[in-house]
Amino acid sequence: MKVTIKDIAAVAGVSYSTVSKALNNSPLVQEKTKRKIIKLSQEMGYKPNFAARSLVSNQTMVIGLIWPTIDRIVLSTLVTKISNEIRNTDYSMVLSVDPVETSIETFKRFQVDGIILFEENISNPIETESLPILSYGVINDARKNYPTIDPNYEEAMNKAVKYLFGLGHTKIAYISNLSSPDPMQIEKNRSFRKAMQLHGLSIKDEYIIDTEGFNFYDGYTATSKLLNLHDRPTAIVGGSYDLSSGIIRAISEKKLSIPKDISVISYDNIPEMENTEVPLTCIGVSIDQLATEIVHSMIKFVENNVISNPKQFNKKMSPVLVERESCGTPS
Amino acid sequence: MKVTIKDIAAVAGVSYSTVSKALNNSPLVQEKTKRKIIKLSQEMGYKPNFAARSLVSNQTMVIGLIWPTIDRIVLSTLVTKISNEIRNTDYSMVLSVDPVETSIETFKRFQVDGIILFEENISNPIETESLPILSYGVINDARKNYPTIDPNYEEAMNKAVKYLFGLGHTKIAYISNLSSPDPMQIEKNRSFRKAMQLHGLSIKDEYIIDTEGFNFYDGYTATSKLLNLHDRPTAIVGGSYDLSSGIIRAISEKKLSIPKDISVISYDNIPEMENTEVPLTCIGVSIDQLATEIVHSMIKFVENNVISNPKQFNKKMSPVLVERESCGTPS
DNA sequence: TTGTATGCGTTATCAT
DNA sequence: ATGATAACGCATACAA
Repeated sequence: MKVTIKDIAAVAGVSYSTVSKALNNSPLVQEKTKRKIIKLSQEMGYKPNFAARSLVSNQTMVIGLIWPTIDRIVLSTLVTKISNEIRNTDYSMVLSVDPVETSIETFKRFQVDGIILFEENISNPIETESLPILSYGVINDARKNYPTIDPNYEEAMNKAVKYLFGLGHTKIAYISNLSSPDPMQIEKNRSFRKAMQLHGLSIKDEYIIDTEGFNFYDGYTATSKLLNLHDRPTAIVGGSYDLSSGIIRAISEKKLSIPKDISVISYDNIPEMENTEVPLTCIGVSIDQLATEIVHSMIKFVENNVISNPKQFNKKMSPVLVERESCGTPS
Repeated sequence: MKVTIKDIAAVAGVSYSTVSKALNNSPLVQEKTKRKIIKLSQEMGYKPNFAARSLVSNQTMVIGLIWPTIDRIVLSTLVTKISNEIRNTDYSMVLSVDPVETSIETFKRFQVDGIILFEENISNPIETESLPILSYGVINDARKNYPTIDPNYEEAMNKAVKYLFGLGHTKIAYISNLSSPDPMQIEKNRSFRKAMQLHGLSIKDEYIIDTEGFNFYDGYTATSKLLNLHDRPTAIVGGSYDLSSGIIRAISEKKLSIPKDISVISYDNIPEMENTEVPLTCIGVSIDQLATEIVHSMIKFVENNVISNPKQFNKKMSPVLVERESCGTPS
């Protein structure tokens, strides 16, 4: 049978309310008794009853993460980081891979204290109804009444183009998933064009390539197509880590060298960028920072139980450019 | 404020125990009152309190799935299927991407009713300690004291080789991740060799290629290497769906045709096999069946609350061969 | 068929 | 500093 605080109380010869206080490290109980009780509880293998605790405290100390599209590498990295980050707090994280609406239902039944939501693959804003929801996405939709953490694609693409331009590049190509209905992808693509304009650079249609997906091979095919052009670009901006190995592979198969013949910079700032065939210069909010911000904003939001004005938790992040070995001056 | 059964009782003019019974569809309450109460509860937006319910019933109706390596496509498909399957039951599923030990801790605190575990990437058997654990893996380790659902690699590989042999192939190659420490991969690879021996076929060392990973490109590289051989095989057995697009791609780049020049059969029986460049003949337990079996065994195990003799839930599945267009007689 | 009373394990509010 | 007790929301044995 499970051991409860009453069992401990019986053995310790105190009342169970004292045990409760001791276990919660209340100052209202003597150090001596406290230590005795704690020691006893360990010996007896006491595990607090989650249901009972949340019944009385009205919170579960669990935050739910909804992840309906478990296929992109970058996202799985983010999920892992978030999971680790939450493990460092008093909260636990739990994942649902069901569709957003279903997941929210489940999480409500579960009475999680808050929900983290990726805006990838979700087009309509969600109805929150009293449960703290925080999204990772783009701050733009006035209809949303929940806060969002925004990786700031505009600044990222701007920095990328500025960097390339500074090195002397003007013939800059962009390889990304342009056919995705995903609001985050759309914003990313839009931001590239805007950055080019800002630098007074013309955008050749043939330099904008749609990968139509996020697999290695999508990046490979797109890049091969690009390199078959008579007038090749001198630099490529890649839209995602998921595409980058394919991009690099296509270049090296054409016997071109990075960065001597062609420079490559990729969106997504994750450590794995170091480990591609050529260590990639990349741009984006560091994934660790992203994870940290997401979970701490979430927790602040949850604990600031006043749910009025959720937008105060909106946050635009600062992308950084990590220089490695894939960019140089055009030849 | 939240609405409870007491609120409903007050409005309905009955006692709250009647409401409880009605909501649980007890036969001890009149159809008429039942309907009235149910209708009322919907109108009032009643949501049962999960904590209270599980406090009294001693069960959460939640089963936890541990998935520490969120990167392989096939597995994400399986996870999704399992999630869907559980959605059809009274249970909910919740995922953890933490390391196995940590996940079990979390799930225990959570008091999930059962845990599903993938044996990918786990080498030592887990200590179960009173909580129903079901694994997806290989039935072989006597130290395990929890049941496992086994995809039966031996029969799968045997059927694959038999099929190819029946078509007239004798020069059969095998492309898979041979360097993985994963017990499931090891068993799969062992099974191929055994199947070859069983059919009296010799195994040329050059025909066994290690992909050293599960990415598209791993399959591509391995196959390219294979096709550079003077004495090419007439058939290839691929070890995983994750590898198969790479295999196909490498073949078509050599201007070889499937199945005219070379036959390909791949392990993993998922519908996506239909959608590769050449629809792939494949072998394996259908992923739907797998998911169904896993969740129903899990639930049976959970509800059969006697935890003695867990091995009774061990189950070896029956892999099937799905003929599509990638295999033919050797030219 | 319906209502009353009790208990699940915990925290929190009172007394002592 | 410690103990008694109510309360959380629900299910259920028992009483009516």
